[in-house]
Amino acid sequence: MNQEYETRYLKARRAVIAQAFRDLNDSQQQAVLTTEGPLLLLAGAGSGKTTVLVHRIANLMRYGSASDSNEIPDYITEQDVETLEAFLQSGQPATPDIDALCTLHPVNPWNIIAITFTNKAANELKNRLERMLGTAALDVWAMTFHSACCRILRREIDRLGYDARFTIYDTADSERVMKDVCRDLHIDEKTLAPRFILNRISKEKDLQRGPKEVAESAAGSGDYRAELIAKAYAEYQRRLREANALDFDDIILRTVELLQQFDEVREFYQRKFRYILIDEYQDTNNLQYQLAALLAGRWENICVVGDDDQSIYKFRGATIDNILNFEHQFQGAKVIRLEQNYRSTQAILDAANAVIRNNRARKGKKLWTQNPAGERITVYEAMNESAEANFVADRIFSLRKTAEYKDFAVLYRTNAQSNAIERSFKANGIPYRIIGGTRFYDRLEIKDMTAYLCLINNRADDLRLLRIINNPARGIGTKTLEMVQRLASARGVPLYEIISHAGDYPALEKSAGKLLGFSAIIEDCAALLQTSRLPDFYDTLLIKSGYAAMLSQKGDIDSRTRLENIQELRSSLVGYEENHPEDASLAGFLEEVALYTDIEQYDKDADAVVMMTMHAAKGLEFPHVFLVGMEEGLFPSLRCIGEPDEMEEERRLCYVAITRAKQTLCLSFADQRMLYGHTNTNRVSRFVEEIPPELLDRQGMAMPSYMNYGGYGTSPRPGRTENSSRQSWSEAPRQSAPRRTQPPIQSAKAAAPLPKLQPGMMVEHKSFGQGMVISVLPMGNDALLEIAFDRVGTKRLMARTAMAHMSVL
DNA sequence: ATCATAACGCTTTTT
DNA sequence: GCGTTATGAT
Repeated sequence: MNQEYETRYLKARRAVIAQAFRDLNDSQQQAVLTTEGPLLLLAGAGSGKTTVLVHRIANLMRYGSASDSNEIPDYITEQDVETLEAFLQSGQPATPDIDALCTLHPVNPWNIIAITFTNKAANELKNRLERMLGTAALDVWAMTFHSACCRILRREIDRLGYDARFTIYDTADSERVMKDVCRDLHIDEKTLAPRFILNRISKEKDLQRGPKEVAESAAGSGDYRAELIAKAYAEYQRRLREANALDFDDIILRTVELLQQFDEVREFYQRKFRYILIDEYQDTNNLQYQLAALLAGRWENICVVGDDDQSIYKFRGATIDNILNFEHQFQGAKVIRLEQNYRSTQAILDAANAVIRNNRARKGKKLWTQNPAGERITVYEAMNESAEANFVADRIFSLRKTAEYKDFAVLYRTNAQSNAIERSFKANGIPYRIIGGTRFYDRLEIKDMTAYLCLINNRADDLRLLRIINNPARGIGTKTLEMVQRLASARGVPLYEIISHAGDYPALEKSAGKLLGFSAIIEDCAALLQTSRLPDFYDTLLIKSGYAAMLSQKGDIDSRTRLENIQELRSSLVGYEENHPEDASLAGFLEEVALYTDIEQYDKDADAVVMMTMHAAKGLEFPHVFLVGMEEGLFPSLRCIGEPDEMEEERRLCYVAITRAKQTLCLSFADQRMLYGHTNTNRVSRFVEEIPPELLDRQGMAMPSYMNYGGYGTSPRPGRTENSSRQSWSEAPRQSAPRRTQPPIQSAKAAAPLPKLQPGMMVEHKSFGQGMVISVLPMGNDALLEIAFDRVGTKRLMARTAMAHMSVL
């Protein structure tokens, strides 16, 4: 082929590939077609970055490096070039024949790794890949940093002297270990909190400094605390290794060590991962950068996606430097900005841009959209936090003409703020669910049952053994255990080793029977693993351990939920087995449990308002968003005031929160707020003031209050009403699932005067159904009603709020 | 071993 | 103000 044809071929090839991705905008397309070499994608909020990631992988698998290379396969003829050009003229969709002419070294799915931070993001990626590319996409490594590392470790960690069936310790487990370490080393928890030590260890691990290095630098410093921390670090690490356990940091750290120390391991994975994609790059820490750099060492085809304006996890070791330095760390890196937003209205984007503009440490980026201007942003000033909560409830009712409950999200800075909102939602019959707080796998009974599973999987797991050896009670007391511990540490073996041979030790004469009984339970169940399926094995464990029996004997409501929860754990075992038909194993399941946090997907479809922290909302979007508690001292939090760097992180959090909204955004604050038992008076948040006034629609206290409530009354008085309502809404058990079948609640409240309610009257509430008024207690210009509903029992409601959703029969 | 009382915290927390 | 946890008494 002559040069002219070669040029024409390359041009046509690029055009064909670009046509396959014509649904994307120009910069998105560039991001998909730039396959070779390091690439930094600065992807603003709502700019379709997941779409880009998915299409990028599709391009790699379908066309290989063709869109970004001048290499021409030998077999291409002049005839082929003309075929391609004719095809481009025709405007037809591509056929396999055409694609074949445009493909260059197509990439096998198993040569691609896409790393995310959350399981949620990884799952979404997997699903979208499968939808687009079919089952071939399942061979792409689309997973979190931690699960990718675990997968590598299970194959290679024996080189570091660990057993491949290592256990994962979560934060709570680590804390338990550190507490024990502190006790044994006589470290006073008040001068040096275990949490603080763990934090420091985490930082050291991020810098790849082991106990030795830390001890050396502490030794010279004369810093007593630093020396203690070094000692605690060494002991902590010793115990983890003894128990064949890794904490979250170790999972990454050990992988990095393997790749650094063993040439053949590094070469294997470098060769394997020809293309590397990393999401949320602004949230990576040093260790994760090291990992990425090691994996990308051979091909340097590394594409990272991030947004410096959305970096909100610095407090956990994430360093924005990774994104700011990317171009230095990877020579010849290209940068592509994705700035078109497909999510929000212009007003919302303007507000977000106005806020983030006040930060100095930025790469600089301005979001724009073709979406309509939308409504102005509502700012509501409430008297106190319950008035704020009632306002949110009211606004949800009035927007419900055009939206479902699940279209709303209430975001707050701290979990503690959810209480006031929750109370108001319960009182108004608004279904809701709270994301965050206690995770399923953090519950007592689940931790107990997984402790059994962990011990069966890894007999060296002393931590889990101590948790369950006398739970349920087996008459194995502290004295016996002390003796076992002494014997074990003298011999340098795990506790279980002593327990399973209790008969050999005269010192354990009295309790040998009980100890052997325990080890018999473990061994019997473990034997079952060879022959039975996991759920059946679990059923036996429930019986043999006596755990289920213990709960059903108690019989109170609490124990009932616990029984249900341990059954729920069985369901996850069944689910796990279904997802891993080839390689289901106890170790694999436990890994999933340890690394898996979101159970949100459980009732994703439930029509309920979502409540969560602003941090948890990252990556999500909702038509209508409330940001509550927009007050100085709360958001931005007190600790950031006077700390410029932390204030910038706080502002980024605000930016993240604002950009979650698609259609409407409502900011609210309270003049007085009760939090942690104190009432505070706060000024409105600076973030609200940073938004140009013309974008805002101010409501609430600033104007006479009768204007806000359809022509009557004021909002409830602070203090009294709130106190009187506090004790009344306790009937719903905590963490109860939201009502699934909620009767539709219509329209806003009518602007009618308060009808005179009297005990004995029958009412119909739109959420609670029929009920009888039991008592009416006047309160300021409102009243507290006590109503016995047929379906949901007795509730106390404030008349003014309740009458909007209720009629007298 | 089990219950009661005191004491302590209390941003955010993808893993 | 509230919920969890550590410690001591029975």
